[in-house]
Amino acid sequence: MGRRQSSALNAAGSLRDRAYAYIQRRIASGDLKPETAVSELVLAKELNMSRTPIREALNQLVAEGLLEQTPNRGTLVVQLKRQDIIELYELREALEVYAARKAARLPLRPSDLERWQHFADEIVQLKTELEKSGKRTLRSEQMHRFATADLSFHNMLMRISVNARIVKVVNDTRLLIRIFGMERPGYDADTLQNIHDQHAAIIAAVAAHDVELATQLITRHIRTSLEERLQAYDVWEREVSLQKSIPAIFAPPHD
Amino acid sequence: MGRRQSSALNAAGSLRDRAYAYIQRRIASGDLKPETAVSELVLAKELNMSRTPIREALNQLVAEGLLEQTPNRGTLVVQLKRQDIIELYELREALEVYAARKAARLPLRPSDLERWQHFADEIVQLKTELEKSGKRTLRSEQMHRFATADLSFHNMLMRISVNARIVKVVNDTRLLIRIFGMERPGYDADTLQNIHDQHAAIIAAVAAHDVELATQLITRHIRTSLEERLQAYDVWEREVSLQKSIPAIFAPPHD
DNA sequence: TGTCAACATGATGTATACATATTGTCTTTT
DNA sequence: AAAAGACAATATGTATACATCATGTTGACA
Repeated sequence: MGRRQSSALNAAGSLRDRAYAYIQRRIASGDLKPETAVSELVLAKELNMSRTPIREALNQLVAEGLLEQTPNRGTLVVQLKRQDIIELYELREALEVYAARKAARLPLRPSDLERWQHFADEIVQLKTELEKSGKRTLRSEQMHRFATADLSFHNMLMRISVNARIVKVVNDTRLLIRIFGMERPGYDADTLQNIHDQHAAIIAAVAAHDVELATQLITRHIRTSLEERLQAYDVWEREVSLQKSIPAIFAPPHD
Repeated sequence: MGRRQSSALNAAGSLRDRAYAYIQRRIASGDLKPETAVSELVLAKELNMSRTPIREALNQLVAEGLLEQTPNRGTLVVQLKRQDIIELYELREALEVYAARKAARLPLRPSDLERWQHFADEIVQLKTELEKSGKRTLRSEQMHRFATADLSFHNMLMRISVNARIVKVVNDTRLLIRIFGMERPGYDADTLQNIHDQHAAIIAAVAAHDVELATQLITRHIRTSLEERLQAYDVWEREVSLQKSIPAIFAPPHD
């Protein structure tokens, strides 16, 4: 033990990549909560590898903004504050508005348009499912499907405007929001319809080469999304502050 | 030798930071040219440290886009292509336009305005110096001062719009352009005046809260800059292709 | 009982040894 | 002489040992 486990079924190529995927998954799943310290040694033991690949994975996660490091002390999972959420959405707004304007000026390939429309329609399908199920809101697994469809829609917009660097920045931004955004409540049918309508309107404006309309629509879409996130954040923050104050009152002085 | 050199005059804190600064400087100075392979071992010997801090510095530079890595092969200094330059400027345009629009909507503190104006005026001062010197174009050292003043101007715009993340992305982008942008010829008096006028107009528009005018001006400013870079790039590319073809004709078949 | 120094502990930073993969070269073979 | 294969050189990937720093605990002393 200790040596390399020969060459069994190594899903991902390098240990570093495996470590990266593992840690990111732990963070995304909420297993590693914000403000939690992550130790190289502990992770190394968990994954049965040395500190080196762990260390490199952590460095990458720091570069991507998921972790924070204080020299000679420790590595913490970041805790997004209200202002961070605002800044991330502003960054997205700046880039997606630019992409929409550019896309609206470009000739649009029918195949691209078709795929784009498809991503928007998936949301309607979710709504239909929801109504048939008789429930009022989407379950967690369905919310995940929604997130995927939503991501695909926005990614398609970026792909049309063919700028790999912008796509990368937006994706990094979305990753941060997705991981650290507070749990949203499951959407109801009206919300889904609303989002689909916004997406459809954006597609139509871009297809019609109406630059100003597309700008207006995508701006409003993103700002609505921001408002929703902030609302979830405020609810969460209120809960946290309650949890912090109640035990201090009812708990025994010491133990 | 081999052990750590106790604790002499270590300018930067960690070896990793020293390595990072060293490598970046070598790249920025043109010492390490694009497409050049950089070896961990060689750098480690040059800096009299082990491969570990070098490796971490290289990883960071890869994350920032200055280096490219191919697994199990080597690490190369990137070579920006024409499309890369376009994409980088588009990214800047998206973000700076957003920043300008936001800044134009915000109340502007007089002290900020004053500093901003100051950065713009430094360019005029360079022009005055140039005219007094009797030369036609700026020397290399003066071009460096120009670059600093220009950077300060744009940074100020970003600072006013108070979004740390956007500032970071723009700065990373500018770093790439500055390092890998082909050498620009020294500016002449007219060019300096022109740039100053554009900066001054942008300040005025933002100060007057004229969102649309500010948008138009900053857009044009950045696109002009892009055109200039592309022109320099095309000249450089033509030279390179000449240098590649001439020796092949006149050089002896082998040696 | 309060304070402070010594120290145990566990973190990161760095050095180094070893494993493995790739490439160019040199030899061998045809 | 050309092609193929062995092999040296060198690259990165990983493991591990050691150094250093920060912190919380313990225990002696005022």
